[in-house]
Amino acid sequence: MARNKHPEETVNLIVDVALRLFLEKGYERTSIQDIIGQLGGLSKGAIYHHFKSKEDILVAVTDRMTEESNKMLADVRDRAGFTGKEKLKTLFMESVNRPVQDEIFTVAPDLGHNPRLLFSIFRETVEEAAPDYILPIIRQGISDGSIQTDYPEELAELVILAANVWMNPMIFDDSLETSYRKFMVFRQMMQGLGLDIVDDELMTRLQELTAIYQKNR
Amino acid sequence: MARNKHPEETVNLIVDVALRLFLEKGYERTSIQDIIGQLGGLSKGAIYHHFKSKEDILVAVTDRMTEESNKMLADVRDRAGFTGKEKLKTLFMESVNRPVQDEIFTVAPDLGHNPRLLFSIFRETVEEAAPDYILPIIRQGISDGSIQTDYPEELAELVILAANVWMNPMIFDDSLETSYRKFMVFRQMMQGLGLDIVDDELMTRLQELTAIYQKNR
DNA sequence: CTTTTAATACCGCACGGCGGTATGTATTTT
DNA sequence: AAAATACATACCGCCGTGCGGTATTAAAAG
Repeated sequence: MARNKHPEETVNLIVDVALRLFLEKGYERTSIQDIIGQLGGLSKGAIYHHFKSKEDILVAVTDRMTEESNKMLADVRDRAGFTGKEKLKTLFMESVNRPVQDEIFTVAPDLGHNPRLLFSIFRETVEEAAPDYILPIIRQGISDGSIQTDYPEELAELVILAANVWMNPMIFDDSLETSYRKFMVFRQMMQGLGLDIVDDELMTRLQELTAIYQKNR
Repeated sequence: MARNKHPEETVNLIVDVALRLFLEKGYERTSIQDIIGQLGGLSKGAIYHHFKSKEDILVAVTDRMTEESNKMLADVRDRAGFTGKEKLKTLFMESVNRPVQDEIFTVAPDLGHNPRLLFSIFRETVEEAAPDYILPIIRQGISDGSIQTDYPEELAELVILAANVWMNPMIFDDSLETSYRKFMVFRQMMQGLGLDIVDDELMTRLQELTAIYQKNR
């Protein structure tokens, strides 16, 4: 195959294909050959020119999966004229109101059977989402008086882990009923932590979203 | 090697070796050959006679890792003369008071770099520990009036996940300070859920335990 | 505007090792 | 003595990866 004048396109192509395959068959059961097979003529050498290992591709795939969500998080974090608590609430509302999360949802990935990918997302959540997005919001909430806690870092981690992992329909294959119950417990937990940011409107949307996801199964 | 009249011993040996290697090098970087190498003369045939796959060995290893903990959980669960809430409290106290968790702690495993093993423990927690041990206790608490919730299943899951995963020093490489702060947030969360089962005595022991673990790093 | 040079994008094969299987054999159980 | 069990041995196909080579492009030199 001819050489591409814009190598980033090739990189993107590889990530596209890998993302789809990882979600469909799981990371471990997707071979480099499988990826090559959907690359349209590109070879093994091409892959290992752009990525140093299969693991390296996984990192890129995870970044791709979270980049949209992260953009939204950054946007809310940097908005002016909101208290920390309001931002936290907005953030949950937005994360639930995004248009049925692009292509990813069309395959209804089952991370519950994809250890490597799940682990990768877990890491991302703890090492990036929590400190880079949630924590600053909580800190602001502390200084503007809308949030009270002595442990902002740990609070940030716990909250986003509960939301991104425990309540993630891609990870836990919950029924609609179970999802609703989780939301209720989550709401109570948040209130217990002084964060009454889950209201009825959010609960309703949460259910609608779960229903949509369920249909794609 | 001569045939063993008590094959369970062979099975145990394989699990012993695999457990050690999985903790030391991680599941994925431990090859079947590596295991054979420490079996003292046993061969591949032996392994694949007793286990149908490498994955199958992982399951056995995970069971081994959790069996002691599960025994304790079952014991507390089945005790007479305690309210649900008291049992829950006892359970946390016991889990923290066990003698520096046998051999496992001697290698100070880092599950944060062991995706497969972490995933396996995660599954165990959700699919066995929560429904089989925590849930019955919460149910009892509801009927004896010591615990109030409309969502026992979800509460059980959240509580044990927070304790077994988020606060697990094998998974999160937290400093003593950070661990303490997590405990505080956890305590607050539990109180918010109507479960004030974390008292000062528990907090103290929690810290001592973390300190011991830290030393082994 | 050419020519040279160096860097990059990609090809394709070979290699070591991996998880797994098929088959054989000795020992134990029934 | 037959059947089942507990291993050993030999082997297979594939996988991730490294690498020598080549074509294309961009940058530097003339």
